[in-house]
Amino acid sequence: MAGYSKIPVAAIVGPTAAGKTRLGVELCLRFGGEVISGDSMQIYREMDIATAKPSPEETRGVAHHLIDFLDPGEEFSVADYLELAHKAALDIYSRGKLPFLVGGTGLYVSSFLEDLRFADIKVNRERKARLEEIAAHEGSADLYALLEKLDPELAAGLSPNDANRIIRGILVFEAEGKSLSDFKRESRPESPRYDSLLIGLNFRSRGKLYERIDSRVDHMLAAGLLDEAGFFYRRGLSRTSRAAIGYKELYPFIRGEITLEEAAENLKRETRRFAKRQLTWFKKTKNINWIYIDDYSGFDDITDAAAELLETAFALPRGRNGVLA
RNA sequence: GCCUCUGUAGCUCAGUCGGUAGAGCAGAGGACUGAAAAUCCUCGUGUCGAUGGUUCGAUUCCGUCCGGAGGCA
Repeated sequence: MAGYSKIPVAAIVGPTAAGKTRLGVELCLRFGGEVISGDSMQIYREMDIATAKPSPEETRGVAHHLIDFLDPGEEFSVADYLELAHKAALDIYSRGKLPFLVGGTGLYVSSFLEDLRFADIKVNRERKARLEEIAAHEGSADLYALLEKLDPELAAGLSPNDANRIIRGILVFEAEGKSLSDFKRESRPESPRYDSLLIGLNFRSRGKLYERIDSRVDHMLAAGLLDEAGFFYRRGLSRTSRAAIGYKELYPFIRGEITLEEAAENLKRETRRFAKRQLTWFKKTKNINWIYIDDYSGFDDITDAAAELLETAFALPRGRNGVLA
């Protein structure tokens, strides 16, 4: 562990279906690493097919943290994530292994690597429900006007229609007497505790990515996604888990409102749009070393390219496992 | 074979009483600090099927041809 003033972290990011999981496992095997998932949905138990949660065959014995541990009835947040993820990183590093942050939830990954410090803010739940009700029935214009008074800086950057963020801004101010804008400023540490190398997986051809997404959805369907959706349709999900792509798109079919073909097409479309949003996030993320999949002839070449980046970044000796030990 | 309808943006269609056109969806770009696989913002030029004709000017009117749909036989 000597030689590192900060904790080294290798991160693999990119849109859904780009192959992050597989690359992460391969690199962990090569360098003696363990995976910390940076995914807001794979945290949930039983939500296996829809989230493309890695199976035991796929993890190949590589330890995966922050996967498959929360009941789908529970809510979760970035703050929760950071607490657990930092703990996992420390644990992995203390055992002489390299933490690999692998995932497509931009907010989670970036917040982790930038080591954002989230203050302990407890908003009023009833007030929150009340504001949501107002937004749902009367729109968010009045709430926006209120936010302009409480936190003009935040309001200036928001659309009057962005009810979620408007409400959050109001609640934070009302709970703490301090604006969310101030909290945001203070959340940035002088010196993040990680020394990270970011690898971004993407396709040069958007069409290729979309083809991959489409066929992945077909595979999910073949693997029993419909049963999984039916299970959660009956059982229900939490506010956060029900945001997952994969079930809600199939519900109209379960209700008999549309055909399976239509539902599958909607699911593909939503997944493609999601991938695009992920790309937007990661495009502005600094210091990503992009690996374009269609520039390489195969997975082995991609792995080699990624491995080379790691060796250089962390001065790792080649071809030895458990190098940090 | 005859009759009717139809051919406009990737798709579904609207429209121009003749002055080269616009919606929805798809798609593209962007934002993002406790819901983030969520939430929100912005973006519409295309041989108006082809070809002749009328006209100062045709995607719009007329003829012919080629697609498509329906009806009668």
